[in-house]
Amino acid sequence: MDKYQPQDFEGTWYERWEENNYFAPSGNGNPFSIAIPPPNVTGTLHMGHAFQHSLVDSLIRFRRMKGDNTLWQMGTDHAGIATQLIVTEQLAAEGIKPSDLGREEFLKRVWQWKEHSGGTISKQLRRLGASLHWETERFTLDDGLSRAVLEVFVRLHEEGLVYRGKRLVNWDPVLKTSISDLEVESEEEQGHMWHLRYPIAGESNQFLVVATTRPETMLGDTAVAVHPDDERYKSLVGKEVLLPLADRPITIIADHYVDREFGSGCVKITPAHDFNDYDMGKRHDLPLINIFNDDASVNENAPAKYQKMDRYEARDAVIEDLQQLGLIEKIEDHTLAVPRGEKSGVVVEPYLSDQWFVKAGPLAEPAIKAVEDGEIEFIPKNYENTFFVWMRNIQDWCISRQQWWGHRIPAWYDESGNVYVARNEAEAREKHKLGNDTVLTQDEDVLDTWFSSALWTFSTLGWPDKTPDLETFHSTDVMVTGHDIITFWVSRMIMMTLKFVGEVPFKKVYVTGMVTDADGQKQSKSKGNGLDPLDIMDGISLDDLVAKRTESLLQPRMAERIEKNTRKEFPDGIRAYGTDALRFTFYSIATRSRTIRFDMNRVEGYRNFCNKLWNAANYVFMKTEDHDVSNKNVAPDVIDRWIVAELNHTVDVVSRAMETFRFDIAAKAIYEFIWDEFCDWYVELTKPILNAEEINDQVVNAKRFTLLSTLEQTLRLAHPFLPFMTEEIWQQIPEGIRGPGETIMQQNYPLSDASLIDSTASKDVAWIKDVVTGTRNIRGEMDISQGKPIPIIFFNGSDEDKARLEEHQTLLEFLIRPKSIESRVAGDDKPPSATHLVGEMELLVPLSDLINKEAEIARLDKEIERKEKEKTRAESKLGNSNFVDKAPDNVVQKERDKLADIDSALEKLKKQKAEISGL
RNA sequence: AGGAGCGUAGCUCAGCUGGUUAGAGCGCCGCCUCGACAAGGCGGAGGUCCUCGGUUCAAUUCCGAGCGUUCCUACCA
Repeated sequence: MDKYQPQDFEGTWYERWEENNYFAPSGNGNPFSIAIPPPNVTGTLHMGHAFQHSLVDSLIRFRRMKGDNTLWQMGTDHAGIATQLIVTEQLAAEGIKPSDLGREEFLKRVWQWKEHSGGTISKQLRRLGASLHWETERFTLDDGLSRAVLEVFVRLHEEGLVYRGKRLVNWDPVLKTSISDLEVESEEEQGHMWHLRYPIAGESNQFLVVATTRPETMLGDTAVAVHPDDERYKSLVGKEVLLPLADRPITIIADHYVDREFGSGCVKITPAHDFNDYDMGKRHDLPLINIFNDDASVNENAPAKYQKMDRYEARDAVIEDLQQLGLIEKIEDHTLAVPRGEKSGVVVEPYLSDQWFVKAGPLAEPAIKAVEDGEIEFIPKNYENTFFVWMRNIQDWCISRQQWWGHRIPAWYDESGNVYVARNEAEAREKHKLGNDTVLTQDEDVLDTWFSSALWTFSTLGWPDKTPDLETFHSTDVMVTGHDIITFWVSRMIMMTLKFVGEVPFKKVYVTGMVTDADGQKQSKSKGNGLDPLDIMDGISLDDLVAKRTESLLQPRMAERIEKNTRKEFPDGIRAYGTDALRFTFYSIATRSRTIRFDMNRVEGYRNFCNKLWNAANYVFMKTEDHDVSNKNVAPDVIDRWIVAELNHTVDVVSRAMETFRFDIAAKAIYEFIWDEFCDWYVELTKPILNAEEINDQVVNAKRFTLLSTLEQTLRLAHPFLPFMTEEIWQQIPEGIRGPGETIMQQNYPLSDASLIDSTASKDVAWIKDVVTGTRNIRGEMDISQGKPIPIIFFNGSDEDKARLEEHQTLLEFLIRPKSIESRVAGDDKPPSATHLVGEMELLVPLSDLINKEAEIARLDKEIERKEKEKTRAESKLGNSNFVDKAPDNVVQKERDKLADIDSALEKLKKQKAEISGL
């Protein structure tokens, strides 16, 4: 075998798996299904995706090997706003506006774009090794899913759960569409607080002072509010102020919403441009004056002077004019949370418009109940609170978007503006008995992408038809997703699926932590701290990484800082670590923590681990090639029985960890078994036998058999986590050991077997390890190199110790490289020595010019001190009558045994020290 | 403001239903080119488990308060 170079085999194995259709459900066994959270067609794989999909792939591969009928359903969503934005930008580069093309032509362009560029994410998923069922891949805008969307919309409308209304919604003035609350991100920014004087009508030189962070909205004010119990203003309630610039009288109202302590205690009320004011406007029946066009320029409802100005131009003009009039009391610096559209980054405007909504309340109730009753279980459980809080305060969901790319709303209007909802125009006419003379035009808007995503688990399986797939694979078993998606998507899937399928979309929701950069910062394009998982698998030069992070930034001024940070963090770029190493890193960091700092050092560590396994396999093949590796019914020796038991134990730990989604525990168990037990001990322990020629072939072949079969089982055990290298190595295992299968993917997962537990073997090996480590410790601390042979005396050992020495002498000689090993008993000559205790037995390395007397005394002192500390603790516990009376007997007994052991050890150590000191 | 999480070795993190000599990886310090592996081997150092209380025979672990930190939700105009 060559050096470990993952890029040599990772790509080709994936192709072969896919060509051979290994990802398809087997058709046998218990159904186990997971629906992929649909990535955007526009999207590229980020670290969060790579993380989550790695976890899912291990679950899927684990279950497939367990014999389940396994489906990992692939699909993407159309990402309405994001995709339309990208294509619009491309057209802009050609000097074309979407309106030049018209709806039909524009959509053709989007589809073209999707065919050409939509596949990035699929390539990345393949590179990650994701064993998705590609053959049934779905897309939210394909015919089947569109049919499901229509069906759901129409049925909800028939039940009054979808309605149309004029409401204040979050409006993106660049994209010119409504967006949902969840697509708005508020960040604190520096701004100002302007204190404005509003003249009181009929009272010269009397003013009410209002404070605002958005002075331009004053043009749409329809009231000023004070607290009803505020003595300062009580007498003014019901009177009017004269709104400056607009020269309109507006009333002074009283409302408990007003905070008397804040600012002047007076608030300007602009019901058409603020959510709180909107509510207050409803309570007081205030008029709504909308002063903006859909691009946030000032409209004809404002004084002529400001019309057509952009909102920020208007702000400057308003301030200047008020200043001229002496109506600015003061201007203060102020930090405020500015809401920005997630996609465009522009400040979002509360905007009055006609929209479609889902009435969420009635749908939420069964969803809450499903989680309360445990039909759906969140892991970790505390995320259920997030879900409950959101669901119990759920607001109606604005589902219409003023876009072209998406599911067009199935509603038609006649010339008088009456609305007809149906699956198509013909049905609308039939349903409402409309003749052909009635002109119908379809609603121009499309549905929120999440509306179609909410139907994901069942629409992908063929609903509304009752397909065999739907029957077999729904409800799905697990949904793996980030906590930020619980409200967006998870909750909506639960609502819609219960409503239309009558069962939960999934039985378990595994909520992953969020992958951040090394400083705990959320990774984002704008911060330039994001990592592309492909760059970790395939490597990237520093310059390319810098270029990638600084291209097409929304805020180009960040480029310099991003470059500096990148050059500092990755001075040599990123090396190609391979998929297996990256995946193993993901499993290892998949703890219950909410944020997960991604540390490149760990990837390197796990790449080294892959290298270790690779080289161990190399050793196994070297030692077994061209030999008869059949078992020949020779009983395995104690070392072989030990490694089999260790492997068995690991299988047990890993299997249990997978049942509880503890990927970190599974990864740790595999890592420790392979490196600490198999490589560090077992492989070493095979060497004296496999290197020695005089031992009879049967024994050697038994050893070869265990070596190979243990490796083979280990590969199967690790395959869900390290899919590529395990396949590559497994293919080289002789068929006599691995069986005739074509791929490790379809082999059985190892089962743990209690009968393989072997306490004799584990005690024997523990003894060997103790003897070897003790000697190495003396060597290490005395700076005696491995090459220099030293004499060893086993002093005063039990019969068992003697038997073990006899049985394992060859092994010990190989591992310790002594000049000699001999057993002596009390009464025999006992030279002054460096000492290590193995239970009751003393392991002695006689003093010589190699061993420094002072160094040995220091070593003994350290050990004595350690034991004394333990002794003190044990004694104080046992000296406490409460402990002895109240603690369980086994705990007390354990403490007594411990104390006895310490005492015996201390006695020997002190005696040794005295003997040496006396020299 | 409300809610949630986190605080364990220099760094990144495990430690389940209380009893362990409190662990791992990386980093650090010694030694080692011995035929699987220097992307390695062997040995070692390093911790008031944030602070203060409480429950308990016993607290890193359970409870309360405080400090620090992160996130979510709602925002006072």
